[in-house]
Amino acid sequence: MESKKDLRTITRKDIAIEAGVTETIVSYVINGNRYVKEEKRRKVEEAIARLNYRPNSMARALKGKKSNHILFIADDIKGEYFGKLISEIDGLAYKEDYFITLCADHQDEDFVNRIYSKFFDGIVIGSASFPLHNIQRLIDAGIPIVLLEIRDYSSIHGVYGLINTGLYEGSRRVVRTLYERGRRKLLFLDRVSTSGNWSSMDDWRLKGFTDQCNVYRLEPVVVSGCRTEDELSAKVIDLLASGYVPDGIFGRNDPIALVGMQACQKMGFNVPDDISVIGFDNTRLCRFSSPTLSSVEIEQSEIARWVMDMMMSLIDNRSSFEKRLEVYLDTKLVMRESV
Amino acid sequence: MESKKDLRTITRKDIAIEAGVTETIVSYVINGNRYVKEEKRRKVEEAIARLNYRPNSMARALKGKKSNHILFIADDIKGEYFGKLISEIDGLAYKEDYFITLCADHQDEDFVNRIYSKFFDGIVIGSASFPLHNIQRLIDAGIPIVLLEIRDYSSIHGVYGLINTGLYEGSRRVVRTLYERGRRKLLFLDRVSTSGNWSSMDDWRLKGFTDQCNVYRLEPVVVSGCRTEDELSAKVIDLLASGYVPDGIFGRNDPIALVGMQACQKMGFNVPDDISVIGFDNTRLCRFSSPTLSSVEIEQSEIARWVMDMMMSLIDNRSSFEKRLEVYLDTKLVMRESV
DNA sequence: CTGAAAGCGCTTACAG
DNA sequence: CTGAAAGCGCTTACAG
Repeated sequence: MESKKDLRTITRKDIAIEAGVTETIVSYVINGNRYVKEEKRRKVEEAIARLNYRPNSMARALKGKKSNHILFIADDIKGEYFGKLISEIDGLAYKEDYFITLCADHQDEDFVNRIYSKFFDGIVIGSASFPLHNIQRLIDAGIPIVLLEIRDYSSIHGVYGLINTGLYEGSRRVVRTLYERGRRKLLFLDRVSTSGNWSSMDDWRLKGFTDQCNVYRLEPVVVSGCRTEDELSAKVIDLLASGYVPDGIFGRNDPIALVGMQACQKMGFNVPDDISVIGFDNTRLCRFSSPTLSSVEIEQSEIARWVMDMMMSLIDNRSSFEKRLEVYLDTKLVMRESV
Repeated sequence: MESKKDLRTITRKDIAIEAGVTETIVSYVINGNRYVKEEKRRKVEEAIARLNYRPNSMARALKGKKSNHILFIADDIKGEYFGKLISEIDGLAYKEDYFITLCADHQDEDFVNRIYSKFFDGIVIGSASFPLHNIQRLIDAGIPIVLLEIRDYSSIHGVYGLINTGLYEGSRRVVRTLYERGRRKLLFLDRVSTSGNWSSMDDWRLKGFTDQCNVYRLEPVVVSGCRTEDELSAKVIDLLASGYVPDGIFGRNDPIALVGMQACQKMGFNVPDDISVIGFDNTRLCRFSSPTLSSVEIEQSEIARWVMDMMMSLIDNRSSFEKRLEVYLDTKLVMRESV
């Protein structure tokens, strides 16, 4: 229990003294990049264990080593979707000795500058609203970047990781499914946002929906631009009252879909008899609503695995890659009572 | 656009050259801790703006300055509750130029060692399962710590921040409310956990529930030890089938409460006529279930505000405090159809 | 008012 | 096989 003294102050020198060797030796033992006589190595390892020593990661990073920190930029930390994903990534990162720093997608220009402080070995961007030119800037600066393809990133060039989470195909499948059930008047409910951050056509969900509707020559309606769920609900009710009654609703995420569903129910329509409803993300909400909600499920743990996989590759061998790394993942449509 | 070159390589020296002054001057301008002649100061500031310079935070931290990183340890990153909280904290932290690193509560002893690497200016512990002796170790090591009082921390001594989130009082109020509605046979549903991480009596929700039941001389039942929601559901159904029918159910969190509610409904009981159900956290689930779920709401943004408040105080003036900082927050019982 | 210099805790090229 | 020394990008006590 002599480790009772401030552990933060134990340094290379302490270990060197404790083990009776040079600091150099300690370094090489820790980094394992030079042969060290067996006995010395043992002494050093014992000293490290005895003093509970951990190298100061800031100092290591200063010397060009990794900081072992990865930044994850999200635009909706609150959502259950990101919670799960972060949780999975955290688990994998921990095994690789990495920490995940989480950050909302702040819109001011200074944000990118702050990221440059050499603190992060890599950055995962899981935000639909992070400006493209800033992403390009980070990539050009040589920082390992992994993008979750929430929107169209085809204009980004250079070496980076791209994870296509299947949003586009998943959204098309929703339309196909509704169509096969005889649904022809489809309604898309966009997310609500107090900061005016609504979907445009480079959003994969909206694009997938629209494209597949076009294939069937349907004329879908899109409700967007709402700031709150209450506003969205009111808009849907207005729509129904005005005589436009969809027979299929696709919500950009589960809560949105449920807001739509409840609005329909309030207006006296039956789900699914009159109107089918499908959500996105397959959160726990789906199990507890009535009727239970069908929803598109994204493979969280697959995504997490690929995020760390690509990130590690990029951090370790970025220069050896000539173009971006890509992976295409699948989604699954989980059917419940609402269709 | 000369900033097109790798921004990460711009350093004090570059600024000094660009501005035609010494590195020392640059440093003092940046830190604002020495008078610098107006003209030089201006030149330095211009150079910084022109080159888009950001001090290397690792180097600063090495010299004893802050790292501007705070670690948040949570035991349930997935939950909507933490998502909201983290999101609020992130917003406040960003304004103070801080990053929040998020980490699950890993149980191995090495975890604490990793935290020691001098990387974090402070640590927020929002986990019910982080070992007490490790918390004490971190506090003794002089690291600013803020605890979210999810369980009893009265044995922890030294200087730290303690945020009582009102779980205990909130849980008692649930019991009072149920009692006032004539409910006498109360059932507490504990969280599910695959890692055997169930509540004991130092968990404030369970303790609040139990204590208040004792006040009324009720004999409550507690269902705990389930690994999955399905297992919990089965257990409740067994209980009902065996003849024990509660008239009030308190779920440790909303999904748990809903699992209980659905089990009751499946067995033919009416909520709220036969059985009242109350959850905890007031997540979105409450609005979408039927009947809608009453739930205890914790003041997320108040907590976030206090977390950052205390953390900043501790980081800046830890030594000036003689004992722990404390704050008691209130909860609110949001009544809906389920009671 | 200001600069040269030491040093934070590391890593590793260089010279034995 | 191993050590002394330079240097990563900073900060600030010290000496003008």
